[in-house]
Amino acid sequence: MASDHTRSAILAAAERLYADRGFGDVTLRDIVAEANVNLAAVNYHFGSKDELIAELFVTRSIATNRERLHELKAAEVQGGGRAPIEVILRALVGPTLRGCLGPENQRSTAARFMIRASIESVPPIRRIKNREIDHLRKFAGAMRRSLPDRSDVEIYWGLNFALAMAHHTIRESERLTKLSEGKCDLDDVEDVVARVVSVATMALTAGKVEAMAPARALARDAR
Amino acid sequence: MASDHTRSAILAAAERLYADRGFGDVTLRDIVAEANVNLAAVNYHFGSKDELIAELFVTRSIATNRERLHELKAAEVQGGGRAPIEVILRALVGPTLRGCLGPENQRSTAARFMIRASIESVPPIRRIKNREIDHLRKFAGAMRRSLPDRSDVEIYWGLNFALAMAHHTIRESERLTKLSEGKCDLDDVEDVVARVVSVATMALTAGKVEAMAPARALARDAR
DNA sequence: GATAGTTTCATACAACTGTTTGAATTGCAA
DNA sequence: TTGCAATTCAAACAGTTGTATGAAACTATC
Repeated sequence: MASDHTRSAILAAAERLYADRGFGDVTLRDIVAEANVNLAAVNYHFGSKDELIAELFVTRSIATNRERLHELKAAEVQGGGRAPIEVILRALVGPTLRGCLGPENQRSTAARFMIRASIESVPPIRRIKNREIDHLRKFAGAMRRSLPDRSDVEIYWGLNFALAMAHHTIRESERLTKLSEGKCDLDDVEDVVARVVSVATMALTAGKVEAMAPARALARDAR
Repeated sequence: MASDHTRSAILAAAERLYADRGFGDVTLRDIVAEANVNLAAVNYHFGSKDELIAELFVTRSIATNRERLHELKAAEVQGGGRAPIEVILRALVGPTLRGCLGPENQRSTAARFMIRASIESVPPIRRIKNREIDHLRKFAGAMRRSLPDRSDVEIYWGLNFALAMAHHTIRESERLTKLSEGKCDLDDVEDVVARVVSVATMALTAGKVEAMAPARALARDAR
C-alpha cells in the first residue's frame, strides 16, 4: 500500500484532463504524463482504463447522491415525514446545479468532470448510471408522500422533467448563454435552481394533464 | 457520377449501424462490410469519416428543422402573425418527439440515429449543433410575438426548458420506463408531447419567478 | 542486513484505427 | 474500337491505442 501517492496522482490528473478535454481526446499516455507517473501504473493500480474512469465517476456520484439525500432527509425530518415538494425538488436538483454551474473560473474540477460525464456518455459511466435508479426511487417516494393526491405517473413525470431541466441546462449552458446573448445569467446559480424548482413544482401541482386537452385540440386544428 | 449506388449504400449502412451500436463502436470497416463496398470508397466519396457522419446528421437535421418551421409558419399565418404559445411549443418539440419515441419496432432508423447523435456527442455533430442557434432564434421570435408581455429572459428560459424536457425524455426514455415500472407510457407519443407542451406553457405563462420567492425562503429554512 | 512483498520502470506487443496508394476495372463518348 | 475519366479494389501505411512483461528499485519485517 505504501504511499498511495501514485494512485491519487493518477486520479487527480485523469479527472483534470477529462474535465478539460473530454474522454475521447485523453489517452492513458496523456494521463501518466500529467501525473508524472509510469504508463504501467494505471493498469497496476486500477486494472484498466475503464475501471479508472468508473472509479472517478463512482466517487463523484456518491458524493452528489449523499448530498442530495442529506438535504432530503433533513427536510422530511423537519416536516414530520412530509417535506414540501419545493424542498424535495431543491434537494434533487440543487447539488448538481450548484456543482456544475456558477462562474467558470471557480467551477471545481470535480464539477467540470461531471459535466463531461453527462455530455460524453462513455460505456463505463453508462453502466454505473443505470444503477442510479434506486437512488431516484427514494426521491419518488418522498414526492409521493408530499403529494398524496397525485398518481404515480404524475410523480414520475414530474421527477423526469425536473431532472431534464437541470441536466439540460448544465449540458447546454453555453448555448443558452449564446442564444440569449447573455441575458440568461447562468452564473446566478440560485436563480437557476429557483427557476427549475418553480417549473417542476407547477408541473406537479397544477391541474392534471387531461385538463389540458383544449391545448391539444387547438394544436391539432392548427395543422 | 455514374450510379451513386455505392454512396447511398454507405450512407444507409452507416446510419443503421450508428443507430444500433453508437458512434464509438462502429468503424469504417464495419460500415463497408455492411454496405458490401470497398474500404476506400468512404474516403473517395466523403473525404473522411467525420464528413460522412456530418453529412448524415446534416441531412436529418434539416429534415427535422424544416418540419418544425413548417408547423410554426402554418400556425402563425393562421393566427395573423401571432400563434398561440402551445402551438409554437408543439411545433418546436413535436417533430423530434414523434420521430424518436413511439413503439420501438416502428421507430425509423433515422430517428434512432438522431437519438444516438443526441446521446453520444461526437465532434463533427457538435460542430453542426452549434450552428443551430439561428434556427432556435426563429422560435424565440415567434414566442415573443405570442407573449408580448414576457421579457426576453423568460422567453429564453421557457424555450430552454421545453427543449430540456423533450430531449431528456428521449435520451432517458429507457430509464424513465424502468423507474416507473412501465407506468409512464413512452409509446403514447402524443401524450408525451402534450405533457411537455403543457409544462412549458405553464413555465411561460405563470407568475414570474420572483413571485416564487416564498418557496426559495422555505428551502433556505429547511437546510 | 538479508528477505519477501510491493511498487515502479522501460520496453515491447498486438490490435485496431482512418487514410493513402496505385493498379485494375468499369462506363461512356468520340 | 479507342480513349479517357470516374470508380472500385486489394494492399499497405502510419499512427495510436490499451495492455502485458520481466527486470529493477524500493520498503518494511524479521
